[in-house]
Amino acid sequence: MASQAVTPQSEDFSKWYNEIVYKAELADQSPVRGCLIIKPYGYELWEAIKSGLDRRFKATGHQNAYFPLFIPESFLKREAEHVEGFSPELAVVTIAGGKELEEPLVVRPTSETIIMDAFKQWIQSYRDLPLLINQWANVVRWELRTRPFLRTTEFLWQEGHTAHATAEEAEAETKQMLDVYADFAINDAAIPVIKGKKSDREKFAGAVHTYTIEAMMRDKKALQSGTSHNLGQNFAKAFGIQYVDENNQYQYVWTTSWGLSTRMIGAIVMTHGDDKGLRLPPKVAPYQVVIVPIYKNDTERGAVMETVDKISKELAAHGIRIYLDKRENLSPGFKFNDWEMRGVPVRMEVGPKDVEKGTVALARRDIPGKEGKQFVPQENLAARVLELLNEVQANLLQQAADFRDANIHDVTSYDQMKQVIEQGGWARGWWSGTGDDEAQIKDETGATIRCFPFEQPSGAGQCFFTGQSAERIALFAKAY
RNA sequence: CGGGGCGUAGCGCAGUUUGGUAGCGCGCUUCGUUCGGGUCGAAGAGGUCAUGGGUUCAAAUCCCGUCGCCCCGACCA
Repeated sequence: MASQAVTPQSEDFSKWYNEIVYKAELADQSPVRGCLIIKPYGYELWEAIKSGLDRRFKATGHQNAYFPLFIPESFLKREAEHVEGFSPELAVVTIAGGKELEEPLVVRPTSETIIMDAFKQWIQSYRDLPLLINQWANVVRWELRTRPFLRTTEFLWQEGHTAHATAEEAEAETKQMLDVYADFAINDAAIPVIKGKKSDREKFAGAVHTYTIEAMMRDKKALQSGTSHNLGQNFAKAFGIQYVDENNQYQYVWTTSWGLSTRMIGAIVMTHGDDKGLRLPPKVAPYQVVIVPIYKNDTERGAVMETVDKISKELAAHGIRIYLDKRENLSPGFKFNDWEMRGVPVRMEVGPKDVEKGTVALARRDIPGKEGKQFVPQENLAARVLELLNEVQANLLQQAADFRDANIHDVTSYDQMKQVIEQGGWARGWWSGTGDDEAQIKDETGATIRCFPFEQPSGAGQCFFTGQSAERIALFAKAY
């Protein structure tokens, strides 16, 4: 059972985060270092994320498939940058069935290589393109330092892999899938992400370029919440994926890949959570409404439960995800706190007074205390609840957007930039520096380029770092 | 891999300085009570004190070793 209060965010954000993860019963520690046991409540949240994304993938023409967990070591080595990027964090199986393997098998850190090998078989003609595949899977990266959901040795994700006839189509796909992620993040997870392009230093190993959605957590650190890569012909050439075009000429395909992981759960926790616990956006909340019945004796209990039954059926019929907290041994007050910890968007109280007056009490998680509580008639309750859920969803997004906007600052000099970063904000400024300049800034301030936002001012400006003329602005921040 | 901390009941901890056969709070079980913001009471169950060795009449406690975990940094979805 979830329980007592949590360390305030202002006191120790990192401690707050860890406590929320365990107290809201999203996850448990695992016996294996860096891994995570995802508990039912956390997994239901993941399932909501999955279904929100999967629906969008299908709507844009993608199909799911599944590729092996084990990848021949030699596959990883075919794309130079790719192997260089991933080799330090690979888990490799060298013994199986009691015998040393002829070729070690890598536990997939990502599946570009094994999927490209399959694509090579599947693609013969331009008629086979575009090939639009997605996979829901677990992957393993032996990270030095792990944090629940944000960075774990094993994590769950989806990885999309597509092949196209032209560079333009591949680029359109890369952008489209970033839009899909942003649409999901903003409209379902209520996280106001910023779309942009990664700097060369931060792009995916093996990609021509990488697009990202970046979110601001409540400690003002940035979290890369989803990425979409244009792989150009890098993998096509490494794996020899060619098709015959309309003129009977061999051409290499253009590929993309894009992924979003259980890290999104961490993003939701850190974007919306407060000192009372989790706050879940209704669209992804495992339970949208928790019903707490209130009574002091069997007579009241009978009447209250009868009303609760009737209401439950009505809400369920309208597709509202409800949970009836029937626990007999706990007081209503305890339950209120318990469900606030777990972030349920709306709490419904049904007591003797409600039975008498034909009302129920509705309390919204996004507005604390009495302010957020109201008594409403039982008539048309489902409609009222749906409306309230929408309000909560919109308000969480609004609060997060306001917070983010208040903490992004335009800078015109390095001194100013340092000051902004020191205060925990994000710095936005004209940039014409090199990768080495970026490295120096990271060294001196801890901040990195999160992205070059798609939304750019027109014209040009002066780079805050080099003083040279610059054509684009960059967003700098400390990141997870 | 560097720095710091910690391994004692399911969880959080005290006990270690000064050796004497293990305790507190929460949770759990049963009964009663209460129930519109973390009810209250009674009775219970539950521990190879991380691990291996050593010292001692006697070790959670002292000595030597090992393992694990957490936090902070460098690497990363």
